[in-house]
Amino acid sequence: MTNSDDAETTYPLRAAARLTGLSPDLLRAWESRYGVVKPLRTAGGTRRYRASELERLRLVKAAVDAGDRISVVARLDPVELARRAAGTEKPSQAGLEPILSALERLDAEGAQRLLALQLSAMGPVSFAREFALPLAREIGERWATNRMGIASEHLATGVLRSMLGSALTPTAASRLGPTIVFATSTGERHELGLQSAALTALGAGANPIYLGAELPVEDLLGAVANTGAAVLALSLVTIPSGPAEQMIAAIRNGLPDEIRLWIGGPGATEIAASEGVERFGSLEEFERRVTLLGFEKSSLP
Amino acid sequence: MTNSDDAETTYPLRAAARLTGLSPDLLRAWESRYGVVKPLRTAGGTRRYRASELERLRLVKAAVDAGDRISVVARLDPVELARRAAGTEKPSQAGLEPILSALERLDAEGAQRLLALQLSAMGPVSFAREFALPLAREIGERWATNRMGIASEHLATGVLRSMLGSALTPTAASRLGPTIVFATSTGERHELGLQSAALTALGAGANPIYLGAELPVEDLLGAVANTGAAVLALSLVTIPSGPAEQMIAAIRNGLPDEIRLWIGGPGATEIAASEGVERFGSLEEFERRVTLLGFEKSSLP
DNA sequence: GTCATCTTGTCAAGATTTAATCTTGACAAT
DNA sequence: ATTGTCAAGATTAAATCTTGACAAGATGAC
Repeated sequence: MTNSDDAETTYPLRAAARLTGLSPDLLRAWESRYGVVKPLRTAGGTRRYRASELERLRLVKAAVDAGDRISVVARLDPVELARRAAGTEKPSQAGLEPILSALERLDAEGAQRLLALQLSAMGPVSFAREFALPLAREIGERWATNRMGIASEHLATGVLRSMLGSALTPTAASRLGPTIVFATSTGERHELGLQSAALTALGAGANPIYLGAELPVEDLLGAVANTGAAVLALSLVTIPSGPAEQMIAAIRNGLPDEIRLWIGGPGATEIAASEGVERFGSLEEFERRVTLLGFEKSSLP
Repeated sequence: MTNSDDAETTYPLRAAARLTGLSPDLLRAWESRYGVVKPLRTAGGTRRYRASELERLRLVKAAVDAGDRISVVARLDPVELARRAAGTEKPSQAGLEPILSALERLDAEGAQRLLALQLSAMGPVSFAREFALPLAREIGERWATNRMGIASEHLATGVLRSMLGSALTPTAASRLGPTIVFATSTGERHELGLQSAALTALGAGANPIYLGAELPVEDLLGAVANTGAAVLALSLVTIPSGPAEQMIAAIRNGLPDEIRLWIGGPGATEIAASEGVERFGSLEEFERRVTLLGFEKSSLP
């Protein structure tokens, strides 16, 4: 009932300007000088942009931002246009750049749109592993070298955490698999890798219980007991290996023997091996281990 | 400071209608028949409502909703009016219990399922305001009295943060609204209220940029400048009011005059009023303010 | 290399259109 | 009698229109 007429919804100039990021003046200039788009006109003569034209304008802007000249790009057909805009618009396998640029501009809507596109294309598990984590790494690097502000980093962290968190919804079926509790201990605030691991576990048929960052040791042990988990998985990123080893020893000590303790993350390979603790250098390795677990524990308490 | 002219900001009829929940026709009828308010007029004769008049209209409406007759209530002074209006509060929410119990059992799947159900039933904005926040409050209380473990609190925080974060996806249309940057400053780690506020803003037609918790002042200012935001919205929960006031002063000082600074959260009402800073005691108040923002112009000619 | 020319984004002025608002008066349901 | 809503026709305020100009950078000729 919204629009039963054949009238598709159109947008006035000011809406087109805000939606494309181009100024009203520029929209008019591009139209009259280069014929980039040809919006409908009302009886009185004011412009009305169709959604398709807004999309085209976005592409043209992307191409121009990428260095093309408006006089050249203006007449291109959508296919060629998309190709030229690819540098700035389309997330390909190597397409971290457009997202990084949106983040730098603090363009929340743009960044989320690109990330969502990627997520839907790759599926949550590979998205986490092959896209979110490299993205986080790149952001960290740029931040460390002052090429990106911490505001961009916060925006990215929040968006990624939400997207991965939503994907982490356990299904009824996943309850059938072995339960794994995911957390980091006090002092360890990096969550992204932990979320990726939990997602990987979910994809491998386990039943992840994601408790997030900075849980005191005592509560960690209590949580494992309460849930009847078979495994406690921790992530190490920032904690120095000395304190980390102490913490792990304390946990192992308080944990019943039959419950496994797994350590992942960049810091995992730097701590010393010890009895009853398994360390993982990559998510692929972790994934194989989870799959194994499913076969090991055919009978649960 | 915000408006160097001495003219207070006023609002056109449609803004008054939306903010009070009264129809434009009714506003005119009440004015001409009972003189409930007497808005300013432009040179051309159109009405311009002052904030004080909007407040009065809200009270009058509350009194009428409570059963009083408009012809009687119309002339009352604010004090008596407030007394009469005080009969209309909304019912409380049930249905927290099952979720609390799932959280206590660390039943991630059950808790998420119940929450998702609630979210889909209420929609994101009221879910945040009328469900997630009360839930968080209850959890905090139980944790403080040792009736709930911190693991449950973490689980809940993570799930809620993801759910609200996903709902916080800006749409293309939201870009049309005024841009508001949401963040907390260093030391303030509570995010839930801030997310709820951002969701409220999104629902009220603004374009929220959610930067999350603990952003240093300097980066906050940079972010506002980069995004061309009209407003910087901060949340205060745990920071003592002394340091908070210093922090706010520092931010206000570094912020251009034309950019508004809004403070919300439980701590907002405890800090001293100061030039160029607006404080909000509730999300409803915040929502009204956001809606106003869309209508604001400097003032009368 | 230098200088004229082209390209491109922005601005201003004055006319016009669209979207809101105005008043008045009517009408139906308490 | 009170009260909310609606319609008609006039008016105002805010957007948008076109045209033309201008400046900063890019391009190209010499």
